Amino acid sequence: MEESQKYRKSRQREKILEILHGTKTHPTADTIYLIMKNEYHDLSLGNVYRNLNILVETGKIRRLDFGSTFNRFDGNCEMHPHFVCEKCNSVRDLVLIDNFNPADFIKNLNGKTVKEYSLEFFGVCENCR
Amino acid sequence: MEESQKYRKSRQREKILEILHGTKTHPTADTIYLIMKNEYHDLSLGNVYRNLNILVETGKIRRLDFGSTFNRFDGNCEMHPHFVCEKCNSVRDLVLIDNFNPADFIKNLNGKTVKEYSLEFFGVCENCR
DNA sequence: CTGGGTGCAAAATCTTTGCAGATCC
DNA sequence: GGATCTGCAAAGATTTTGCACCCAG
Repeated sequence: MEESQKYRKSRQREKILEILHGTKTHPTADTIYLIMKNEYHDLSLGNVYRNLNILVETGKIRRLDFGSTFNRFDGNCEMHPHFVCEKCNSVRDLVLIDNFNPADFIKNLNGKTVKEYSLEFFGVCENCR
Repeated sequence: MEESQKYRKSRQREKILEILHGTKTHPTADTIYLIMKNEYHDLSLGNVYRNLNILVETGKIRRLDFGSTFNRFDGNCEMHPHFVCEKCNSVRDLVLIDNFNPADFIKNLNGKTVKEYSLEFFGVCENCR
């Protein structure tokens, strides 16, 4: 009764989680697929997508979206901002000062209930200057 | 030499701009297409996309992206945050207090040059509570 | 006239899904 | 054994693009 009964354990799903926990590169579904393909030779991309969706649904990972045509995924579910470099397309984690709440800076939040927010920066990273 | 010589004037492109300036609903390409279809009966969706891309490129409009599978567009190019209601899917403009700069709250910006940022809130709007 | 603009249809890209067989508990 | 998981392939959804014709300057 602790864990969801909805999903069984799956070696491939755990591998995806392991990959996402072991990197800060915020890979796309396809990148994850290619990494796993070395080990799971008959892996299908559709299954990677299925498992990524399950992991997002169960709150184990986060889906990121930066205006590109594809999603990236993040094994770190804590809310944190990112920096996207327009030259090398890398995505880096940023760290906020403590107790930062962007809703404090909005004038017209009125009766809206904020559950989440996303804060993303775009520019040129230190390696690409 | 004032305006870009790259693009000629186009009635349809101007109509798109007019629609985006006249609404706060942040419509999708398809919505814009449907609105225009009343007036331009043989309009094609491809052409709406082409013109939206040109308008984004020339800085006349902004492309928005909220993790959905499709883009929305905004005629207001001033940087401003949005609120996305998870119930009615509406997208509202938010207003920041003066002189707010989110980069001031990041600990590890290091040598990165920020050109833009996006700040989006998700939750339930006042009409959907 | 010349080169951008357009509709049309096909293609491209990313993601989801139906199905039948394999696997886990 | 029954539900979940998987690969495969097809389908979906959104966006882009090649082409031939049209039109603005």
